[in-house]
Amino acid sequence: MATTIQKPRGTQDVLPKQIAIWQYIEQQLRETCTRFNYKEIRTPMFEHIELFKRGVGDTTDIVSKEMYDFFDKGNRHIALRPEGTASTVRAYVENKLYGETDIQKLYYLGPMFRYERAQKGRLRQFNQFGIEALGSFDPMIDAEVVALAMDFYQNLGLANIKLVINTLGDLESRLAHRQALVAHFTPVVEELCQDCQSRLEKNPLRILDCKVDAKHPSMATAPKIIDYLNDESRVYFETVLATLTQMEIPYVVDPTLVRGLDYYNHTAFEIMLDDPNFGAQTTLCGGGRYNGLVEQLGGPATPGIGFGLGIERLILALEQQNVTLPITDQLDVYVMGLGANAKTASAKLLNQVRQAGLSGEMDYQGRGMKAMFKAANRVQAKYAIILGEEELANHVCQVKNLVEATQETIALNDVVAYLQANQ
RNA sequence: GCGAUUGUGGUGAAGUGGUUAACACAUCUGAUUGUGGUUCAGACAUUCGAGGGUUCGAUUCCCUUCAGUCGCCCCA
Repeated sequence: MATTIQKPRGTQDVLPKQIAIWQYIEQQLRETCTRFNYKEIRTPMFEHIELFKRGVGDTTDIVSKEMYDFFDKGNRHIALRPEGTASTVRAYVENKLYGETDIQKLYYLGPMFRYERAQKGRLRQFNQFGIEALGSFDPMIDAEVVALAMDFYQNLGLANIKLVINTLGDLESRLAHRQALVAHFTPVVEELCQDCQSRLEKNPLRILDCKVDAKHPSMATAPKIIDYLNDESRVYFETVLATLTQMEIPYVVDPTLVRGLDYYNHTAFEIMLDDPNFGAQTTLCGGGRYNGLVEQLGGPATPGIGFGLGIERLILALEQQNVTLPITDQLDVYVMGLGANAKTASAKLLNQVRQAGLSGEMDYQGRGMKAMFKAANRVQAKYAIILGEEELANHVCQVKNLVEATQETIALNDVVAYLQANQ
C-alpha cells in the first residue's frame, strides 16, 4: 500500500457524520441574518498582505506572527485571510458600496487562516461567521450587532453564555488614557514581563490584558478607560448599555477587556462560554466598533461595527453543553429487489420514487434479504419496499412500514402516491 | 514559536525485547430455501503513525519526523 498522506497540521475534515450539524448552523445563521436584514458578501480567501498589515495592524499577533503568507508566481505577496473585517471593508471601498445607500449591513461565512500551534478550539484553518454594519454611528446599531449574536446562540439552545462588554473610547479619550497608562507603568516597567515591556511603547492598553502580570500590584490601580472618556464617548457607551438593557440582554462590563486588533474603538465585546470545564478557548465571539478603518483603507470616513464568531468553537461548546440540535437523518424508503429481474425493476421503482421528491436507497452489495433489512435500519428508512419475482409478475410490491412493522401489498403504479400519502 | 504528553485493526482500547498481538463494539457471513433492530456460531491487524539506528531478534530500547491532546502566548 502506498504511504498515506495526512492533512496539514491544524486543519480538519468535516465528515458526513458531522455535516448535518454544520448545515444546520449555517442555515440558522442565514435565517438570523434575514431577520436582522444583513446581506451576504463573499470575498476572496486570499488578499494582498498589505491589506491586513494596514487594516488589522502591523503590531498585532495576528499579522506579526500568525499570517499564512506566500509569494505567488507573479511574485505578489499574498496572505490567506486571518479574519473577515479587513476583506469586507476592502470590498466595500473597492466596489463603492457607500454610494448605494448610507448604511450597509453585511455578513460573511467561510474559512480563515492563522498560522498557530493548534490545540482544541484553535486551528490553522477555521470557519468564521461575521457581520459588519458600515455607515452608522448610532448606539442602537451597536446594540443590534450584539443582539444578533445573542439571538443566534439562544435560538440554538446554547446556555451558559456570558456577554462581556467594554468601551475603548474615541481617539481623544484613548490618547488621554494611553498617556496615563504609560505614566502609571513606566516606574514599574522592570517588574513586568518581557511582552509587557514592549507593549508599553507599542500598545500599553494590552498590558491590562496580560495574564502573566495579572497579579502585579500596579494592575489593580491602573487607570481605567472609563475615567478618561470624554463626554461624547461616555454618553455613547451608556446609551449602548441602556439599549441592551431595554432589549433584556444581560451583560457584564469588564474594564480590562481589550481586543487584539488595532482597529477597534468605542464598543468592544466578547461572548464567552461560562463553563469552567471547557478548556482554554472560551471566547465564542468577539467584535467591536472600528470607526476610521474605512478611511484607513482608502474609503470615505465611515463608521463601522461588527463581530466574528467561530463555528468550530461553537460546535465544541454545543457538544460540551450537551445541546441537541433538531437534526433528523432519515430516508423515506429502502427498495429491495429479489432476483435478477426484480432487482432491475426495483432500480426503476427507486428512480421513480426519487423523481417524485422522496429519498430512497437500494442495495448495491448483493446482500441477502435479511442483510437488506439491516441496511434499511441503518439508514433509518421509514419504509421498505419488497419486490420479488412473484410481485413483479403481478405488478405489485410489499410496502412495509419499518417503524410500525406493518405491511401492505400495493400496486406498482400506486406506490409513489401511497408513500406520499403516508408521509 | 516554547514546554509536557500521546500515537496498536473501522472504533474504543490490553500487551510483551523472541515461535499464534488480548478483549469489547462495529462490519460481514450463517442458524434450512423471501422479512429487520434480540440471541448463538464463525470471519475480520504478515502488523503495532512514518523513516532510520541498536540487537541474533523490536510493536516493545534510541534518534528523527509527522500528527493529536494539554499548558504558555494569543485569539474564533
